[in-house]
Amino acid sequence: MIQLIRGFKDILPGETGVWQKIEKTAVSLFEDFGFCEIRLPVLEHTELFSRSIGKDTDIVEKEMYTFADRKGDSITMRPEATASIVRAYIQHRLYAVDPVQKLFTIGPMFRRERPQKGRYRQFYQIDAEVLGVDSPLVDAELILMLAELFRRLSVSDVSVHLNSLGCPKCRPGFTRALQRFLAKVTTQLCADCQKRKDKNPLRVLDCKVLACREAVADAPAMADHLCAECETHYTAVKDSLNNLSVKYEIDKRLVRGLDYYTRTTFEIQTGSLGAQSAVAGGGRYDGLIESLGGPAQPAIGFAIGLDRLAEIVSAQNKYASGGIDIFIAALGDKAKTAALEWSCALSLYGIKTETDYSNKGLKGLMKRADRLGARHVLIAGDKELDEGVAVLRDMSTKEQVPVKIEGIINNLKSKLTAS
RNA sequence: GUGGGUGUAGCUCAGUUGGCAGAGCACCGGGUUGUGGCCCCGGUUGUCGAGGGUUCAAUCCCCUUCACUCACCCCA
Repeated sequence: MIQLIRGFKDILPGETGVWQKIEKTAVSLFEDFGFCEIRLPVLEHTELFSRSIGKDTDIVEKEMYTFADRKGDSITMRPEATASIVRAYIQHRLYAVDPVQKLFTIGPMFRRERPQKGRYRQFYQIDAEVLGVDSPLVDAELILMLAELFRRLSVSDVSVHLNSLGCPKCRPGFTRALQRFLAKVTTQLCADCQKRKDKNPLRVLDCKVLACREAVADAPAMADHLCAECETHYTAVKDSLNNLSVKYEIDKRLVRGLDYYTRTTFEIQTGSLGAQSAVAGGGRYDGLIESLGGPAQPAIGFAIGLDRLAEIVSAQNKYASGGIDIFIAALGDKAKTAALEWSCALSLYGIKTETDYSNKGLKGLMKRADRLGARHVLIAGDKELDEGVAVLRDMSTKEQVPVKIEGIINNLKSKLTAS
């Protein structure tokens, strides 16, 4: 048997209802906030990601699906969406029409990690970005919109975590201060953190090893080393969130794994996904557009882990498919021919209809109708065809009424829409 | 990439100190010659994850491998 690739998965008929519900809710919410959909390719030049996400990040270093195409160009299956959105913004000069672009996209991303609960090699993200606005007010608006999505999906076990990562002006100073501190406690750090403290010292802050957590308990925090502009910006974000009654937690250790992030950083965390606590994450990336060759425009965005969200939503409540309106139980060849015609006519009219062309007896047909969740069953056999009257059964009340076969579609329409 | 746990019917899982492969649910049929759910009766379903080894005999023991899973790591 040929099986699917490790870390990939099928989303089966019973699960797609939840996915559709989430996507619908997100799209309608985002559109109400003025976002437009953008659809992007899954393959990009490798350079787009190494230059945006950062050469030394784990994603670029060891997780990307990168290969040479037939011409020898190095191409990569996108590990995230922001880089492609920025690329499109620059390439199509969307900023020339209006520097402010509010965009969202939904689709699969690819990272070759070890599969685990809530972590797949092909996973889906709902991604929203605001390009061209540096006001902290838009940061608050974006976080409110994200929190509202979770509220509309009745997901309660989540919290917003907030931090500021500073900017190229103040971060180097902080990094040096942090490294000075880490040098003092270096013997207490785990092996991974020994490496991190030189390469990416910020990451030491969110190490899960207990000894490391204790060692860095008194470490300097970025929030205390912000330059005046970043400080003002961060304060304004927090004030705005308070004004909007968005609940959040200050998380001085919140750090991002992608190099392009600046200033406002946030994550939606949940306790119901095992070790994968982040259901959504994002933040500002004020320097990215310019560094990829575009205009000097700031930006902020977030990505939601759709697989993870779907897992939470389906665990918390059920969006069961609602059954069908009518099942046509046709007995005999003549009746089945008629059933085909009726079934199509009703489906085209917007009534959820199903029938069965196999040679089952009435009992078997009734069982199938029951399994499909049919609210009504139309029984038509040779007897009914001869008499010109079929039988319509209401499955919950067991009530059966005659329906004239002449003009049966209209007869059924009025009977079904009346009840 | 590293470590632990698990792979037996469509699903959830028993089981054999090595000797014919099990249950519940589901499915199919009958009880009801043309009426579903509940009940009763009967039936179908297996490369015991894959490959190799030990043995008269392996689903069971040994080795290898693959997958799933949890954690590390990473992140959405």
